[in-house]
Amino acid sequence: MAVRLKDIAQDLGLSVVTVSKVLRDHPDIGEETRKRVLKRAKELNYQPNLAARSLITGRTWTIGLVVPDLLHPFFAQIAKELSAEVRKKGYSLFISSSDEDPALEQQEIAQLVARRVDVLVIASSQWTVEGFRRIEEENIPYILLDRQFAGFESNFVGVDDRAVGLLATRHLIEQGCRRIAHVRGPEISTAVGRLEGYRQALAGAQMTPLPGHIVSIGTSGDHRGERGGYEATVKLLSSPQRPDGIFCFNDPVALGAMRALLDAGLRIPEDVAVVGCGNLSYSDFLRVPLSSVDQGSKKIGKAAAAMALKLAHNKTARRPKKELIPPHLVVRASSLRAS
Amino acid sequence: MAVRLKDIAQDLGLSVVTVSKVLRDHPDIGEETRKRVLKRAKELNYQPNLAARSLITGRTWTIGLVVPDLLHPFFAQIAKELSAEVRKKGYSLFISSSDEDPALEQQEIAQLVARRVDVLVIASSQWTVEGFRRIEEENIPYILLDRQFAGFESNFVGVDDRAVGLLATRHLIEQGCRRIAHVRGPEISTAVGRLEGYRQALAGAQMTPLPGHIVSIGTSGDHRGERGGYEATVKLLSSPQRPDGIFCFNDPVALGAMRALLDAGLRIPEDVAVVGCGNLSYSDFLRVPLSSVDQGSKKIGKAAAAMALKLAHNKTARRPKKELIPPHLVVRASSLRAS
DNA sequence: CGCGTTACAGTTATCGTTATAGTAAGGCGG
DNA sequence: CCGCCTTACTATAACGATAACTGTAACGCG
Repeated sequence: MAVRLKDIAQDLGLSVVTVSKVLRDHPDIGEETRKRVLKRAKELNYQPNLAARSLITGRTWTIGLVVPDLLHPFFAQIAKELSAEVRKKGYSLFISSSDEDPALEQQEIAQLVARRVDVLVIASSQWTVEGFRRIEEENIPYILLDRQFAGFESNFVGVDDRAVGLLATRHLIEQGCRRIAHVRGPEISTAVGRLEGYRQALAGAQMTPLPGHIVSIGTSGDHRGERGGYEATVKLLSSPQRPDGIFCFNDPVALGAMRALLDAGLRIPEDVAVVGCGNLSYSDFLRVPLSSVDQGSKKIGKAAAAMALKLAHNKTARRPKKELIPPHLVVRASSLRAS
Repeated sequence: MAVRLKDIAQDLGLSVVTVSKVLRDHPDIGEETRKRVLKRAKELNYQPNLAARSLITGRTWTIGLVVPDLLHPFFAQIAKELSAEVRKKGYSLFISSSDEDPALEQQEIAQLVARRVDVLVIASSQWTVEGFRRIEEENIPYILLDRQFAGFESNFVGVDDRAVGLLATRHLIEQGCRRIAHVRGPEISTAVGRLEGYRQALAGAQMTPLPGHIVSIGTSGDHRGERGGYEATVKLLSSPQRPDGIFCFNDPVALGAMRALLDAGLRIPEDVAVVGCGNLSYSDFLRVPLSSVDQGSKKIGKAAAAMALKLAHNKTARRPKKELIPPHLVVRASSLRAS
């Protein structure tokens, strides 16, 4: 069925090893022989059996990616970029989506570890770091994506979340907002970082969050956060001092927030300005186009790919490296007040 | 480093083969031995080396998926569903995104073929079927997704595109539209099918497309179709008989169309009703929420997974099977006229 | 002329698993 | 007691490639 080294060798009256050497550009092969082998290999459309190669080299030329939700454009973008980048170097990418379920995530990691992927890239929805120790035991290098763990050393690529909060909040201040609220996300590093940035920006302007102006999206079934954003905003509006600006953890939350504001008869951005994070496509087509902090998911994907390729080649473990991508703000109507 | 069968065998004073048999639930093993092996395997957290297993069985327990654009929610949804379904049966999924580039797609297919995936699932952006013959030569079963090729027999899973066109157009007719235009997509089966459905629905109501009322989105750099939808609609509006309803090839095209309509000072749906296809998330948050035909991407993913698993097990080639998922219409404001 | 070097190719062992065939021990009927 | 089946396990040879080593000419140099 499939062509093997043996077939080429027999055709040309050479040994298997000689053919193998030619195809791997080994030096000690004569010009004549090399040409004959290459010609025949091409004719037969020879493709090496990667299972056999992996068996002896111990490398699989595969990389594993685990994300919480492939449907989320942020992760889809990263997956796409990562796949394209590593493909250029001959790697293929296993992708799996954990549905934000830590147990499922563990299973998928175990499966990829069993496949001996050369590198694992994980945007984890884990609460603890215990699972990562297991990967370390198997000596498989891995990279955490987007979400970090406090006090845990590891390779990491993600956006600078503090800068996200800073950018968004400073922008609202510049637009003249004086009572800026924050709808924060769950207890993961991204939400914590953005909250810190928010506080820092306020502090930089001699401001402080008003009581009740930091609300959290619940853990309602809707994991994208639209409903959470809606409900959190309803809560915000019942606060004694109504906010005139809201920085939302992400875009779906911001969409929910905007719906709540419009439902309450408020104008965006005149009464309340809104900024989200993620810069989802279609933001231009919304009822009120949404200002948003772009996380540079393409850059994150490229950076993760570069780091993964480096790890795949340096089998010797190095000190973990962190790479923070600077975010940038995309201003649209939802936060643009007449000056 | 990693635990091998040999390690377990030596620990228990058994042969490698016996251990292997236990772990594969082979019948001719004594109860006592079986227990001891399972216990030790668990203790050592044994994971079989899949490369070695593949080498001898010829199966890799992997499935390859190639899509034109992973960022497109339709394909992301399918990828996610496919991954989840096949993972349950112990398969892992290679995913790659071809960027709508036929040459790149060929490369990615070649790479997956070289990896001897058990099944290939392809949403192709190819113009010819030549590439698929190569896959057949390698005896790898494959499934076409979403896009078919006229006169070419193959396994296929996708939406019933004629039904898409029928549903959307009949709905516009029911809403009282009398001059229904269609912004069609490129020369691929999905666009052709939807166009046929559109014509059929009109014919069923003794109507016929007015001259100039079928326009095509160009092949502008923007492959999502927003710009194409905008420009096509501008063209439509200059037609002597202005349409009062537009069925758009997909949602991005519809977004472009709606922007063009609003820019021209027209009201949606009072002056012109709009229906798209794809039912993207966030449709609820648009300036005018968009009516859309849902393609049932989840069902497509599940159906593709089921078919792939079947193909992976029946090594004997069968007659190609086609599976058409029925679409359904989601009515929102963009097409809902007061009755 | 002998020795080392270079160019080229082949031999052998190995990766971890499974397919195939085989064997020892015990039971059972005749 | 013999032959013949079961039961439970083992020995050996693959699978297709690569790593590490071994030969063998031919050639240059002192």
